[in-house]
Amino acid sequence: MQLIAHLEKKMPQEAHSKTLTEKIRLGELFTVDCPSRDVLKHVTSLWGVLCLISLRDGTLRFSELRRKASGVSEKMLAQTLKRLEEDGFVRRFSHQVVPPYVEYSLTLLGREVSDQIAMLSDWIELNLWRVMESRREKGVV
Amino acid sequence: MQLIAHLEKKMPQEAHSKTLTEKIRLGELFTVDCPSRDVLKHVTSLWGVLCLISLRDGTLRFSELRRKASGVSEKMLAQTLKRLEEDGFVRRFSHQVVPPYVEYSLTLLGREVSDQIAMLSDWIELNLWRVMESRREKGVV
DNA sequence: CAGTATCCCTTTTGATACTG
DNA sequence: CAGTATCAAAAGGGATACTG
Repeated sequence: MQLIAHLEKKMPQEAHSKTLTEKIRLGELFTVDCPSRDVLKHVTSLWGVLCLISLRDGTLRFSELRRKASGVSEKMLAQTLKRLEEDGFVRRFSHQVVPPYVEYSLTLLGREVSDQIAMLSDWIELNLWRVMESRREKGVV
Repeated sequence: MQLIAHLEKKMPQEAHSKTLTEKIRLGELFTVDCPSRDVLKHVTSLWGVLCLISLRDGTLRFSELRRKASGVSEKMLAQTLKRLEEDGFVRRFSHQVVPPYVEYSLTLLGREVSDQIAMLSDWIELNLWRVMESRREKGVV
């Protein structure tokens, strides 16, 4: 489970009572430093999910994505797309014209994660009533 | 896509220039208010993933979970477990003894969602090298 | 159009101390 | 042991203005 290893990055290290190596020695941390967690964050973040799913239907321009992922700010959309592009999930193609014309589409890798994301979100939507039922039982608003 | 609708909750409403209804009228927001997004957040959050996956092997006590999900603070673990319990993913059983003895396990619903989470995280770990390769190409640290 | 830069507020998270 | 309460730090996210 490499994923767990990335916790290392999430741990405040200076202010901690035990040192990092001590924690590793104690078996409290896995030793492989691994960015799985970042990838998970990128693809399961609010706008990450929306971008990946919106792009499943085909290529979209920046402004088209903005409209599809209703409510996203330019800043967040740009940031999200940059991350997804760095991770190799999204392909960015800029036609070198004025005014700018930039297209975004899923790569093969992006298509694959978006399959996973779609499966998870589909499961959630399909089973949401069971969750809501549980919440009602427990008196959660 | 009900999931998208929940963006409504994510939008700061007081400080916004447009009112919420205006945004809806403009088609900038979907109208169905739906908590799918919360569920997604709960199950894909840092400690959410770790709890769900740790509990796949069987019942665990609070302190055992703390050790398994290395680095989690008591506060975060308690909060995560409470959410997962409310959502019906986790079952909490408190033996009424002193000192306290509380066990956590997955419900059927929790087992199902943890299958999805495991598939996603497995995909990520398996394909992480492809992501890293993409990052190296683009000069990302 | 497709962004970037800045400022500022909100939410999340962690460390610490305390309780039944 | 299994939490809760409190405070402080950090991250997330939006509005606005600006650029090529």
